[in-house]
This record gives sequence, C-alpha cells and structure tokens, in this order.
Amino acid sequence: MSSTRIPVRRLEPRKLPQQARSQTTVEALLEAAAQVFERHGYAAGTTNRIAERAGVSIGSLYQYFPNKDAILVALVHQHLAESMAALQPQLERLCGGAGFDDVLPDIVHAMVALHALAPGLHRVLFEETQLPPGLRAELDDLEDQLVEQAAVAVADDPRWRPIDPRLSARVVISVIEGLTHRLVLRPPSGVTSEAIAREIIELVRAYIWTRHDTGD
Amino acid sequence: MSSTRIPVRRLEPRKLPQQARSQTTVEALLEAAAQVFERHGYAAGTTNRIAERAGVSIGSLYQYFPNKDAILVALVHQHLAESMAALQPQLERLCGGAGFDDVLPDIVHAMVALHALAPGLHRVLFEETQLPPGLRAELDDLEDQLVEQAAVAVADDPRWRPIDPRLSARVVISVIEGLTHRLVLRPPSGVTSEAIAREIIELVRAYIWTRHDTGD
Amino acid sequence: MSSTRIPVRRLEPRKLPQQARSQTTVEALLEAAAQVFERHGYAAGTTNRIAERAGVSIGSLYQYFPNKDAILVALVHQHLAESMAALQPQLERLCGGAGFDDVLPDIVHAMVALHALAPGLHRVLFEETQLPPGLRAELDDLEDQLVEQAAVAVADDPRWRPIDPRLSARVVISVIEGLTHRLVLRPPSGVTSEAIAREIIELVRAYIWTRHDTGD
Amino acid sequence: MSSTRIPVRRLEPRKLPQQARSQTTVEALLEAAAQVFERHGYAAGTTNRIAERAGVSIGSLYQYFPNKDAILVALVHQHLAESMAALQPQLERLCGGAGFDDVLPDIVHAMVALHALAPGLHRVLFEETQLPPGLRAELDDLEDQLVEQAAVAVADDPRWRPIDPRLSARVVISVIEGLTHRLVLRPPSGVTSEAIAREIIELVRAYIWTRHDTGD
DNA sequence: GATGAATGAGTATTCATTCAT
DNA sequence: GATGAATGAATACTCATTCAT
Repeated sequence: MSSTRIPVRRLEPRKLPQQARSQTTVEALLEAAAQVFERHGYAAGTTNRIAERAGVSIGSLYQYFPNKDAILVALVHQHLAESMAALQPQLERLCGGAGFDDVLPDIVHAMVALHALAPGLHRVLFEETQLPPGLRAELDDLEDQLVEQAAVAVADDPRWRPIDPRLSARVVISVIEGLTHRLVLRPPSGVTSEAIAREIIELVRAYIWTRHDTGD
Repeated sequence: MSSTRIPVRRLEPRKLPQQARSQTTVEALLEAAAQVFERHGYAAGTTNRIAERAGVSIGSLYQYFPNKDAILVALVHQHLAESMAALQPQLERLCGGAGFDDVLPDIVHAMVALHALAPGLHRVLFEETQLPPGLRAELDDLEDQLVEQAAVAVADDPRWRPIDPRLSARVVISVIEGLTHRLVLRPPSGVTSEAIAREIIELVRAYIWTRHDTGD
Repeated sequence: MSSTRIPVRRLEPRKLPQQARSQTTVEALLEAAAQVFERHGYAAGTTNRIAERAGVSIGSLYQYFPNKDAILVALVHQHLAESMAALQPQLERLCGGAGFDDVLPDIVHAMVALHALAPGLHRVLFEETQLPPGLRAELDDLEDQLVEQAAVAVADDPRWRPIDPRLSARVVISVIEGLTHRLVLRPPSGVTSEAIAREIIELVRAYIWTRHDTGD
Repeated sequence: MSSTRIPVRRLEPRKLPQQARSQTTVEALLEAAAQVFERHGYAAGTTNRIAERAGVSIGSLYQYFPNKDAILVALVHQHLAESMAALQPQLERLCGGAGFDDVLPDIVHAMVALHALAPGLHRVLFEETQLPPGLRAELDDLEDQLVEQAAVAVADDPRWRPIDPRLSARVVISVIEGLTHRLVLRPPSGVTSEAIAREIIELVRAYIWTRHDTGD
C-alpha cells in the first residue's frame, strides 16, 4: 500500500545543477523542450521526446524537473526574463522623460522581435496551456506594472492628457500584446512583420490621440 | 488536437442523422462536448465524459463522430455558422451603402456578445488546440472574405479614403478579433464587457481616421 | 498544463459490473490478484501481471478498480466476509449460551482453516502492507466486537469468573489470531496444522483457567 | 525484498570498512536506513534517501552495500546480534540450572523491550519484506536452537515434566515471539507494554503447567 | 576514496476506439 | 440502432544502480 502523501505539486526546478556537466544538460533540456513544444504542442510534447531530443535519458530530465509542467514554467520564466531585458531600457527612457511617441516604436519593435523568434512556442506558452495560478498571477502582475508605468508616462505627457489614463494604458498594452500575438503568431499571408509593427504603432498613436482631452 | 502523423483521418460527421431521435442525440453530444471542453479543456475532455454528460453511451458517440477531433470540428463549424448569422446582416448593411462608422459598433457588439457567451469554449476552440489544416484554412478563408468585404466598404466610403484599403481592413478585422479574444476571454479586473466594446470601437475609429487620405 | 484536481483517492471499486460478462472479469481479476500477490508480494505484484494472469487487458482492470490499492482493499473485504461467515455461527452459539469451552475448538479450527488456504496472501494482506486507515479501523472495530462478545461469554460462564474479562478476552483473541498467523503462515517443520490447532486450544484453555477467580 | 528471479546476487557487505572513517560511514548508513525504513517502509525507503540522511553520497552507499537488499540484511543481522546479546544471559542461567519459572519473566521482558524500541523497523524487517532464503533459514535455525535449549531446560525441570518437551518448547517460543510482535507492534489501545509482558508470562506459565505430566 | 550526474527498465494509470451482444 | 465491456498503445514518472570525474 503506497503511503498517502500530501501531493503538493512542485513546479520549481528540482535541484540546481552544480557541476558544469549538468548545467549543459539543463540547457539542452530547455532547448529541446522549446523545440518539441513548438512542433507538437504541449499535450503531444512528451517528456520522453524532450529527453530524446536533448540527447539525455528520461531519468536526467526528471532529475532537474519534478514534472512536465515544471518544464513549461521554466520556459515561461525564461521568456519573461528575455522580455524584461528587452523592455526595461525603453521603460526607463519613458520614466526618464522621453516622449511616449518616441519610445512607442521601439517598444513595439521589441515585442514583435521577441515573438517572431519562436512563434509556435509562444502559442503553446501563452495560449494553449492553462498556466498554473501562481505563474498566471505573476504574469498579470507584470502586466499591471507595465500598465501603471504606461499610465504615468501618458499622463505626464504635456501634449496628451487622456481622460482616463489607466484605462487607456490598459488598452494600449493589450493592443500591443494582443496584436503582436495575433499577427505574429499567425501572420496573414503577404504581410511582413515590418508592416505589422508599423500598423500597430499607428493604431496605438491614433488611439491615444483620440482618447485625450484636446482642451478645446 | 493530438496527432502529428498524417494518417487518413475523417473529420466529417460519420453519418447524417436522419431520424428525429438521432438528431437529438447529435445535438445533445455537441452541447455536452461544449460544456465538457469548456470546463476541462480539450485534452482532459474525454469522449467518455462527453457521452456520459450527453446521457448517451460511448458507442453512440462514435456512431456519429468518427473520432474526438471530429467533435471539435463540428463545434467550430457550429460557432462559425453562428458568427456568420450574427455578422451577415451587418455586412449586408455595409454593402448596401451604410456608413462604416454606423455599422462598426454593431459589429463589435456582435463579436463581443458572441465570445462572452462561452469564453472557455472559445479558448479551447481557437487557442488551445491546433486545428486540423483543413479547418484552419477554412477559417482563414472566411477571414479573408471578411477582409475583402471590409476593404471594399471602406474604399467606397466617400469620407474615408484609406491609402491601402486592404491592409487597413486586415488590421481592423484583426484588432476586433484579437482584442475581443484578449479582453473577453481573459478580462482585466474592473473592466466591463461594455467598456471593452466601447474602447474597441474607439480604437478602430481612430485608426481608420488616421489611415485615410484627408485630401489636404 | 494539466488541471490541478484535488486528488481524493478512491478505494472503492470503480463501477459495479452490470452485465454477466463483467462479473466474470472482476472475479478473474480478484482471483489473479490473490495469486500474484501471494507469489510476488504486494510491491512486486504489478497490475500488468495481474491483468495478464486474469486473461484480461490492463484497461479492463482499471475499469473496475481505480488503482492498485483498491484491489488489495477488495481482497481484504473478501477475506473479511469469509471470516465472518465462518465465525458467525460459533459466536451465535456462544451468545446462545453454549460453553466457551465447547465453542473454542471450533473457532480455532475455523481460523486455522481460513488461514491455511492461502497463507502467502494473508501475509501480504495483513503484514506486508500498510492498510489504508479506513480499512485498518474497520478491522480493528471488528476485532473489538469480537473481544466484546468473547468478554461477555467468558464473564457469563459460571465456571470461569475472570478477574478482568475484557483484558482476558483481548489476550485470547490476540493469541488465536497471533498464533494462527505465526504458525500457519510460517509453519515450523514437522508440525501439522492439526497439532497447531490443538496446541492453540490448549493454550487458551490454560490461560483462561489461570486467569479466573477460583473463588477459593 | 523485491526480486523473484534467482540471479546471482551478493547480499554481504561489499567490503569491510578498514579505516575508522569507513566504519563511521557504514554505521551512519545503517542508522539512516533504520530510520528511513521505519518511516517509509521498505519499498518507499529509497537508497538515495538513505544516503542523503546518512549525509553520504549515493556512490558511497554502493561502495559498502552491493544493493538495497544487502542493507536490509545487514539490519536484520544487527537486530539478531542485539537479540542474542539480550537473550544469551538468560539462556545461560537456564542451562545453569535456574528454574524456567524464574527465567521466563526476564526473557519476556527482554523480548518486549527489544521490540518496543523501534516497532516500525521490526515490522519492516520481519513482516513487510520477504527475506532472502538464506537469511530466512538463518533465522529459523536460530529459533530452532532456542527451541532446543528451551526443550532441554523444560525437560530437566524436576517440577515440570511435559509430555512432548520439543513441541511445548516450540509453542512457548512462538507464543512469546508471536504475541510480542502482535501486541507490541500494533498495541490495542489502553494496554500498556507492562501489562502485555505480564499477560504473556501468565499465558506461558499456564500453558506449561497444563502441558506437563502431573504424575497423577 | 568520494561524488553525484546519468541511466533506463519498469510502474501505475489513462483514454480514444472497437465490437460482441 | 444502442450499449458498454474490452482493448492496449501511450504517458508521466521512479528509483536502483553505474561510472566518469
């Protein structure tokens, strides 16, 4: 009779690789997981396939990840870190007084570039799977922070005085995120990612312009 | 959607129900499938559960659907039909000469209403699962048609003469679809679906206004 | 991402077989499980082996038992039922006024016969595995009832007036149970099960005789 | 004990620790194993857990024990040694002419004390696992020796002349061992280990008294 | 000698699908 | 037409054991 444990599901990596060798293994696993999930989707991306593609035994996979979900979570965290690295500089420019108008293109281009790299994987990461509540909350928090910063930046801009900066900011963020996903992950034929970025920028500009108090 | 192989796989309903009783059974199955997929997701929504909830034996389910994917496909078709039914009148108004400005709100409201009904199901139908290529193409075709119609309507509008009607139309459609999904399926806290619709409308209006040739 | 259910572990049979065919399957499975556990022990008695020996697919096993433990539980219940069936008549004789001295031999013989049938299985059922708390409690309850009945019977016996009937009864039950297990499940060489029964009877008789208030 | 196959399998410690450090390691491993088996049972007591708890790498564990079973065997031997150490003096008293009646209480108390120390471990050692045949035989031999000695002692006792000293001795040993296990490892609520010892002593006394030739 | 990364056969369990009744 | 018992390939995951460093 198996003992009745309390099944607390861990999602953090199981142990930190200490030797150089294992560091390599973990990286190979994450890389393999990204490819496998991208090609097969999450459900059909089996742990055995991931291990195989990583050139590693299934046992090694489970030495570093307590379960399949943990791999996904690690991938999401990786993406988050990359996103922050790409966005942080722009946000600092914004807070440093640069005009929203100037920063916007860079933000959008960064977002588009970020997603264009491995569109299938992003689909899996953010659409196909139901992320665990903790991670979901983490992402939502992050977005809220972005919204907050954007709201402040937009409110400060002397030329644009939006009536409801918070809502405007939320829509702006959603538009950027939503359209990037929509257009980059499933690009309509005959539309370059360059054109996509351009249109997103125009869209946001137009929206903000409309939503402000012209003071007339 | 599970398989990556390319076996010969039928996705059409196995046989058309001819008697009233069968008709009822099929409807019960689709309704049950919608509920089960909404609650459990596609992968965890087992055919046995669907059959059980439909009050029908698993054997009967397979009498009408050759496999699990076929149920999903039927559900997508159903959704498509409903969408068309909701959108067609507006499109006809558009083609009949009504101003895009007038029709836009109705379109957006229709879209939002369509998705607000069973958000979880829509997530499953359009995000969680990798639709079979044929269906995917079908959906894309449909969207292309919408784009085409919208392009014509926008181009015809005497007050708005967009520089690239086709691209503008595509963006408009994507914005409506993308934001509806993004905002309705995972609504930010404190934002009503009414507000969402309003902002989408504003967004599109602003964009079109910007994108036109003012003739100055 | 798999949905996070609350893992309540069921141990009851999964569904009651409704057709005659499945009744047969369940019986074959239990019989096979008894043999497999007896030969290999619980841990090494795999579900696949059980299914194979039952001449049934592994899927069928899980159609009737939600997990491996449930099979063990069913086996214990089966044994319990058989034990009660064998013991009940004697207990009724006891309560009906028959002398403890007369009934004792029959009880011991019944116990020995019960265990001599599949000793290895009983070892697995009651020694090797840590039974789930509910079942453990059930067994303890049963034993407590036996103790209670024995205590009453012994107390009533005019010839035996034990000082502490409850404790004496407990020891008597434990002796019968403990020695049956010890001697039947791992019989010393050269001792027949007949001799074992005889000695157990003597032991209990001597004990009770000693433990009574001689009234001197 | 897992394997049912009969591979060539070493169960002796792999190498005798020669340096003081190694001696310490082996002791730490056995101590850890005892704790881990007591807490988790044999099957769930993994070698990695044992090594971890011993503060030793898994590699080191296998330096001293060829496999998991060998650890169990070592533990059994350890227990045997302790048992002999506790029992030997009493047996010598017996052979030295002390009355069985006088020695019995000390034997029983020694047995109870021995088992009360780590009941869970004893359950694992002697009930949960199917000991390898060699060890099983070793244990049985030991018991036979005890029986022999007891038989001689009992036969010699001028006051007790049992009809079949060998059988009586066997029953006595079994009673002591069986009831100790039964009552110490799974004590009925409300019964102290002191009371248990007392009742076992009484039981054996009564039995021997009954089983002797009164000479009438 | 010690370490711990790597291994992979083996385990319980699920679920889409078939087919005898 | 309907039923539901039966199937078994496939999956996530474990753990005793090895061996390069």
